[in-house]
Amino acid sequence: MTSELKEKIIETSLALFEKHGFHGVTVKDIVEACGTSKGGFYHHFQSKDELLYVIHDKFISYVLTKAHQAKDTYDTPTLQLYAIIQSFVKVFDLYKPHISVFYQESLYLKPRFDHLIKKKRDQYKKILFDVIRNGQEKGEFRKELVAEITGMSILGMVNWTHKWYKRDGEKTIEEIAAIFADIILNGILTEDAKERYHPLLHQSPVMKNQF
Amino acid sequence: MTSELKEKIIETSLALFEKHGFHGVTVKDIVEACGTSKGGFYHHFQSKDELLYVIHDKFISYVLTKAHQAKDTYDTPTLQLYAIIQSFVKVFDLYKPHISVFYQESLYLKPRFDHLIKKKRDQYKKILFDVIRNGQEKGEFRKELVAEITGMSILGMVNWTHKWYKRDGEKTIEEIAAIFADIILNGILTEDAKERYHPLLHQSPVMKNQF
DNA sequence: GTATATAGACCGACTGGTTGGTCTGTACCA
DNA sequence: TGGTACAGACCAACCAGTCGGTCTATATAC
Repeated sequence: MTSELKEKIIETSLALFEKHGFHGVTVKDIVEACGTSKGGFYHHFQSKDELLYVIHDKFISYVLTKAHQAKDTYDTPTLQLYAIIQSFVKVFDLYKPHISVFYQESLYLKPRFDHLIKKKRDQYKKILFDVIRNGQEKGEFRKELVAEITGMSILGMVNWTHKWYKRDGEKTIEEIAAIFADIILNGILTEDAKERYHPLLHQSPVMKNQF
Repeated sequence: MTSELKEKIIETSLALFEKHGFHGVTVKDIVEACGTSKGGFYHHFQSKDELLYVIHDKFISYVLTKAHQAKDTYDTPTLQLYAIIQSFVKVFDLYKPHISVFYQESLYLKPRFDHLIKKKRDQYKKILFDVIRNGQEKGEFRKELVAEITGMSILGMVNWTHKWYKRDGEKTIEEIAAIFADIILNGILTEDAKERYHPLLHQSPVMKNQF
């Protein structure tokens, strides 16, 4: 049923979008890369937007199905959550280009500014990774967690905040910070360190407002 | 030193970008909303790109400074990390519009597709939140962690993967998934549940490849 | 105190190139 | 014969950035 050309358009555009972002690729670019024409494109898609929708649907449908399966297969929340995380992470392996189109910063600044921005971000990452590695060396953080992945999980967890945080929401930013810190520290501290830093681990207001 | 108009342009464009995304706002839109002109705009900025850079620099400089402060102020990695997380989260309160410009999906699909996409994403969130709430009711997950925030922290942590995951990287997707699950489960499980689900908590390969 | 010079802030019509989408035509197939 | 799949010339709208010019304020000269 699904035409060969349609699949080829999706595949080709995916590669282009991943490189140059959705706004950095024109319909002309896509059809040229496919060896087809505007007519061919618009025969299969109502608009450039519909192409994007189709791409999104591929991976979102996958994780949704897997999440349902997880709930049906296991009968305790822990196992269900574990399975959901498994499939959720897996989707990045299966559909990375699809997902990149959506979450990638599709800004594509001129090299000069792009470079300046990247530099400061790298500095920040370095500090974070250093602290984590140092914590592992000193025996405060569990060594079996790869420092870089731990660091990235923190960056992701916190950066995602912009999607849902509202100033006049139910929780203050300090409470949110405390919960994040709670989850992360409980997640990565060694048993020894947990005892030592006990007050930090349960949303204590000890350091509240210090930063 | 900094001109009044320049500040006004930044402020106004921020509001527009937050609503319509960087690509959804033209320089004309900005100058009209400011009551200024193209000339006024290009007198203060070399390009639309430079405006974006200025916006980025505001918040990245803030977190960078705070991270340095954290390292200087505290002398153990745990306290340093705690302080870094505090300031990192806080920046979303101080500079949310700035950050949104960068991480927001600036795609702005036509309403029809936008709606379809949102629906499936909401379904996914619902499943995740349900599992977490259920886990709290059954005593497997710590009740003091707000379910919605916990859910969002998982979504963020995993979604961020697209930024750094490489198929031919050092770690397989299964290993990455195991580390994520490890951090999260150690972060949110009750002591009771941790004992019960012990094999899951330390990157055991028990369920590997099941999803 | 007044005329002149200079600089910086700002104006807005205009341009050159681009882009999503349309439309007519054609080749092929049932 | 009619319908589907595709080709590609064409168009109208758009948009970042330009450029000649104005207006105001301050400095300098006399």
